[in-house]
Amino acid sequence: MYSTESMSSGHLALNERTQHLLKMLVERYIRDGQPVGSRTLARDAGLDLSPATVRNVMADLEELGYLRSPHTSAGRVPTARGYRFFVDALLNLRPLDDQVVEILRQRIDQPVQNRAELARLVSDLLSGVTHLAGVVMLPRRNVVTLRQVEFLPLSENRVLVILVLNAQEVQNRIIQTCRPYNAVELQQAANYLNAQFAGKDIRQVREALLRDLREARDSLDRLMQTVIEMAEQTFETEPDGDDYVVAGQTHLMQCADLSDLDKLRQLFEAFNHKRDLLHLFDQCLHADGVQIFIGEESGFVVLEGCSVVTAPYTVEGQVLGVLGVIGPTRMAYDRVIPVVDATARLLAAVLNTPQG
Amino acid sequence: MYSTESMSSGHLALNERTQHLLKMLVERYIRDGQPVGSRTLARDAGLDLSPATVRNVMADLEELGYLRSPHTSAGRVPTARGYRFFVDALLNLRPLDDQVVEILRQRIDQPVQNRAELARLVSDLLSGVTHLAGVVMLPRRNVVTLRQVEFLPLSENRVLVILVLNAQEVQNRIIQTCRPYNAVELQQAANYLNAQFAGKDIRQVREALLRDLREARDSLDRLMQTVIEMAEQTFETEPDGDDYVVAGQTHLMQCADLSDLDKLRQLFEAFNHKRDLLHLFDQCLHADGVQIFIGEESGFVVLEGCSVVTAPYTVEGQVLGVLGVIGPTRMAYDRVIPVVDATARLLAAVLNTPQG
DNA sequence: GTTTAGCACTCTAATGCTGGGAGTGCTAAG
DNA sequence: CTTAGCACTCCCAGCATTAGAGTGCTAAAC
Repeated sequence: MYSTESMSSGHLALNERTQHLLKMLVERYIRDGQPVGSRTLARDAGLDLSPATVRNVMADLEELGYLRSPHTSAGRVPTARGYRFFVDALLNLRPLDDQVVEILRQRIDQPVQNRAELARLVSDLLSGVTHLAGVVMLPRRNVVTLRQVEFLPLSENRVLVILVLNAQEVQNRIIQTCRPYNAVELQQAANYLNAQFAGKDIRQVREALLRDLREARDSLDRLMQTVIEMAEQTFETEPDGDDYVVAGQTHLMQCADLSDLDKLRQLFEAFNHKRDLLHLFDQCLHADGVQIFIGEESGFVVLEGCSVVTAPYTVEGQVLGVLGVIGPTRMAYDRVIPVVDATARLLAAVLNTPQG
Repeated sequence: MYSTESMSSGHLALNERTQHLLKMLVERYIRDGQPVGSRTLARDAGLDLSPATVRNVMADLEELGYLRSPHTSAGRVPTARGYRFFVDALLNLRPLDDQVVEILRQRIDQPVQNRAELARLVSDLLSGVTHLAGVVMLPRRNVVTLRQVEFLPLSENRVLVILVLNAQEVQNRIIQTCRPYNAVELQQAANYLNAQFAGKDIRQVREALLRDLREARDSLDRLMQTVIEMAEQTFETEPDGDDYVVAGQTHLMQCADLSDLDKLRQLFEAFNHKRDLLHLFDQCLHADGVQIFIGEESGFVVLEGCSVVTAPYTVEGQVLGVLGVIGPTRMAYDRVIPVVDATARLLAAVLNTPQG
């Protein structure tokens, strides 16, 4: 099922009634977005308590840091800590309707040209279903297996390299060569590389080649010279690493909570300067199941007032990437969490089904 | 020099002084963003006129539709029509400093992997320099010249096609085949296609192939069969058409003019649902020089309150695409126009210099 | 000991009123 | 044609007022 990161400090024991009231309060606040007062809560809780009693409980909860008042006479709202407890201990998740899952599956399982397009598709989906910003981080490609390499002469000193990596990823790059190579030489070089290294990790390829180069610097025949020059440039720069795709940022503009224009701007800037967010998502790579960051728990100031719900997705048992949503702290966790979870599973399923 | 679209209706003759006052007013409003009153304008204009006189002139200009008052006693602001006249007849452009141009050139003339990356680079640049949203529309590829085609067998029934198009564009696509082909067959097919069609327009290729197919349906030898099946799938779908890249949308959040959250949201949505904007940019393709759309002149409701400044860029004399910026109507046209113009020229220059 | 009712208190948000400032339009004089 | 003067309009900021919501505390009830 879903596992949510529980804080290391643990939560103090709260008696049943207090927990129930806290739960009601958070749910209510998530629904309405208004601070919840003692009268309202007393009425809603279904516990047949007077507002005064509820007030006492709320005062305790405030003391403990789960709630706060925006000002003296304005009900209470959950703090980050309150949300955390809610998510960890109080939330009951409604698993998704099978029908809904089926719809998600169909929308994910569509033919795409490349992983970026798939990521776009899935983040659109997430954003559409949750009305939050959907994020899909593309696979960190720690393990890049070379399947095939080909060289095509383009002009005098330019060679097009085609790398087929992993399952079905294709990459092009154009390299400059010191001297012109003809098609036959290139073909031979490619043959050699494919024979030697297909199925190996790309870094191993690089290292192996460097070793060979050192060993046999002078005694190289013409073929090997070609191979080495090609290979050096081909594997020189890491294939440009991981990246992510965001969709539905505009949903964030609708959340009353985030309507401070300047904060919103910073948030959008953050989406563009990908680095920082990547770092956050990195942390989720090796957790399993849904993870939830509330407010600044992410250690990322711009996300004050936002929560991030993520889940990693796996291919052949290996965690490949992370997807999730970003929205106001006051989001409908009971819906969002199952959606993120299901989407991750479905994406994994699609990626695990070799098509073709 | 720069040419700006002049309205078909033409502008009524305004005497020199009136024009000068209008110019001053627009410039002032662009600077401060505050409605300009008669006193201020009288002081600024350097014409030694009393506020009362200025008032009369302003009243005339309002009558003619160049100005309007937000409310009874609050100075005047330019209308779309006012901006139009300003841009067409009053604006004196400061050509860019050579140094600035040099900086732009350096930032544009960088090695990139593909046209999308180049577009991103340039739109970032535009957005950075103007503090507006930069837009670069990628080439409409009416003329796609096939330079080279290669086939790589991937698995049983899947073949990777590499198309080298135009100058140095590379495209991959993976096709499903009816029966397995081995490397030799594919090589032969590629050789045939390259020999026959390299340098031809991709549509011609398609047509020629279809003709051949019809002519010789039965008498096909094995090579031709391979060629035909490959080619059919390869050239089946048009390479996915044009597209564009936007950068620096967040700048729009800073313009006080566009701070209505909901309007801003719609604008951002528009950036995502590319269709509409594409249509707008299409119109600019065949104009030469800088074009300016003010407010709803674009025929695009979401752009109310926004202006769009564009310029096409050409390669080998052929218009390939359009770039520009989108920002509040109240933008510094005298700076923005030269920047857009220069950027288009520089981009063209880069694209015209075959590197390698 | 827990729960409750009552009450005084606080704070917000909405409302209405006020005066000052900025700017206009009009008119009549220069 | 230009200008000074003046009445007028409108916005805005500040202030007081009010109603409403919610709190904390205390003392009584269970």
